[in-house]
Amino acid sequence: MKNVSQARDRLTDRTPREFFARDVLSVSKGLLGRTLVHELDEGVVAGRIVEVEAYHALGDQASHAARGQTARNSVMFGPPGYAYVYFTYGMHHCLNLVAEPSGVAAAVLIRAVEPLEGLDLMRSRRAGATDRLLASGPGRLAQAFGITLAHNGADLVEGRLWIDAQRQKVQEEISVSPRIGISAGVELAWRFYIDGPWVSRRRSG
DNA sequence: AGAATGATCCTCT
DNA sequence: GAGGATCATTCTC
Repeated sequence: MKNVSQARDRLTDRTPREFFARDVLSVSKGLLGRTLVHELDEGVVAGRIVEVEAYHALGDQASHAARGQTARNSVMFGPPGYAYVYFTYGMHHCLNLVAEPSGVAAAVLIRAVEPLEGLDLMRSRRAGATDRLLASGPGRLAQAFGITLAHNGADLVEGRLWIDAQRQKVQEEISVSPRIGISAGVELAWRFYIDGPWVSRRRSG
């Protein structure tokens, strides 16, 4: 498959761990425009990150880590550059990338990507969805990319799931808003996105 | 364009 | 037991 091998060649430049070791807001904004890549047995899926949210244990009541370490959120307390995946509402998985140094619990929720590679694979995993809704929303994205609890704690620097280091030029301005689906912590404008057809929610108006 | 609702099960109190 | 960093569908303007 020529396209797949070309995709591999082009997407093997991994974002290093130092990128994730910075403050979670910088990591969040720095992820916009980069490509999320997952090597599945069936092929490669990849997409340009267009929507993220930051979560931090300190001063952020919306974070899973706000009330201390538990079995579920323990990956958030570990070193940066690992995947924190949780299962919610009885059917959805959500992918986060751990940020900040070890001991500081913080992560970036990947909420939406623009599909770039492996479109047919995503379509088969998201039967019935239009292309615009393939990976627009954290649950949809996880389904399209085949992310499950088995990926909790996965190393983004070594494994089959990573962020390509190449950053597509972010021509659009980065939009900022409160985070979605939370009750506490609404005062923090920690959702960052490149407005367009691929985000989970367009700007109201 | 919003609001409401059911699905469905892991995690924490 | 209760609730949840959601989604798809069905309502009510």
